[in-house]
Amino acid sequence: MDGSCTDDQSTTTETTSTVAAPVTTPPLIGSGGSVVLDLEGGLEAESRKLPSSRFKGVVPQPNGRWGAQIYEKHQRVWLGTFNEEHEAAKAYDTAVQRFRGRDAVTNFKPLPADTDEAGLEASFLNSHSKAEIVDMLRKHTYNDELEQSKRSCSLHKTPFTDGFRSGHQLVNAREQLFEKTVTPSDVGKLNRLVIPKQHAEKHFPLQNGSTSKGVLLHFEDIGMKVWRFRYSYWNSSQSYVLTKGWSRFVKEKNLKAGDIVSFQRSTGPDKQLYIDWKVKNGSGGRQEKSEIGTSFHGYRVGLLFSCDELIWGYD
DNA sequence: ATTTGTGTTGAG
DNA sequence: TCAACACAAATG
Repeated sequence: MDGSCTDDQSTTTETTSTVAAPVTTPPLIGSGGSVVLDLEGGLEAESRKLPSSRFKGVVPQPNGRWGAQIYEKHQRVWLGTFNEEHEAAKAYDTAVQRFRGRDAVTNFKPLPADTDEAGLEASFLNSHSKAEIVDMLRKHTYNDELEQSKRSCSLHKTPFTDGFRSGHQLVNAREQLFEKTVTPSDVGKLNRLVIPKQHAEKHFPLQNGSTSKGVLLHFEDIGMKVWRFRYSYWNSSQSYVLTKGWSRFVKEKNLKAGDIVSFQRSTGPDKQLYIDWKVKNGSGGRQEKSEIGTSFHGYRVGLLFSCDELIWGYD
C-alpha cells in the first residue's frame, strides 16, 4: 500500500533555494509515460524502482533510507545515510556550502538568513577542513559541533564583560558534551540510560578491557551532589549505557520521558564531569515538588562556558 | 543478514 | 556534475 515512498509531492516550500531550483521535480511523471509495460508481475511496484529524491544531492537507499552525496573534481564524496530524506538534504546543504562557498545552491538554506547565525556557521564551516565537515555529517554530529562552537565563543562586541574577571570567582568552565531526551525506557524499570552511540564513543570512550565490565563515572549535578554511574557497553543491544546508580538519579530528579539530560565536562585539566537536566520543552511547567528543592534550575550552564580565545584563569 | 557506500554508466 | 542502478565491501 502506502509502502512506497512518502510522496507528499512537494509541499511547495521545499524549493526555497536561493536562485535556481525553480522547478525541482517534474510535477508528475509523464502520465502517458511511454512505459509500455507497467503491469508486469505487479507484486510490489516498489521493489523494483527506488523512490528518487526531490532533493539535490540525495539518493535513495535500498532499505528505505536516504544517502547524501556531493561531487567534486569528478568524484563523489559520500556524506552518509539518513533516516529522513530532509536530513540527507540538509547534510548536502552543509557540505555544498563548505565545498562551494557561501552562495551555492542549496535545498533549504536560504531561509531567513539569521544574519548572525549565518555568520557563525560560516566561520565554523571555514574553520574546519572539508574532510572534517564530511566526517561530522557522516557521523551525524555536525549540529552538535556547531552548537558547541556557538557556545564557546560568546565573544560579542562587549569589550569587557565586567563581573567576569573577578579573578577568584572564576568557577569551573564547562563545555557541553551532549544532551539526550530521555525515552520511556530510560526512566522506566530497566534502570539504565542508553547513551547515543556517537556521543558515547566520542566523549566516553571505553578501553578495550573495560568494554565488558564497564567503568565508574562520576558526575556532579547543579547542587554539587556527586553521582556515580556504572558505564558500560551492552553487547546484547549493542549500546552504551549508564546502569548502576542511574535509577536513583531518575528518582531524585523525578525524570519523566521527554525530559532532557545534559552532560558537560570541565574544560580544565581535571576533566570533571557534570550532569544536569531540564523538563521537556513546552511541558507546561510540570513541576513536581521534588523535596530537594531543586524545583527549577534554569539550565544555565551555558553561561559558564569558556572560549579558547578568552584566557582568564592564568594567575 | 543487513546496510553502507563504491563502481559504473548515461544523461544534462 | 549528477543521479540511477547494481552489487561488493563493511558492519552487526
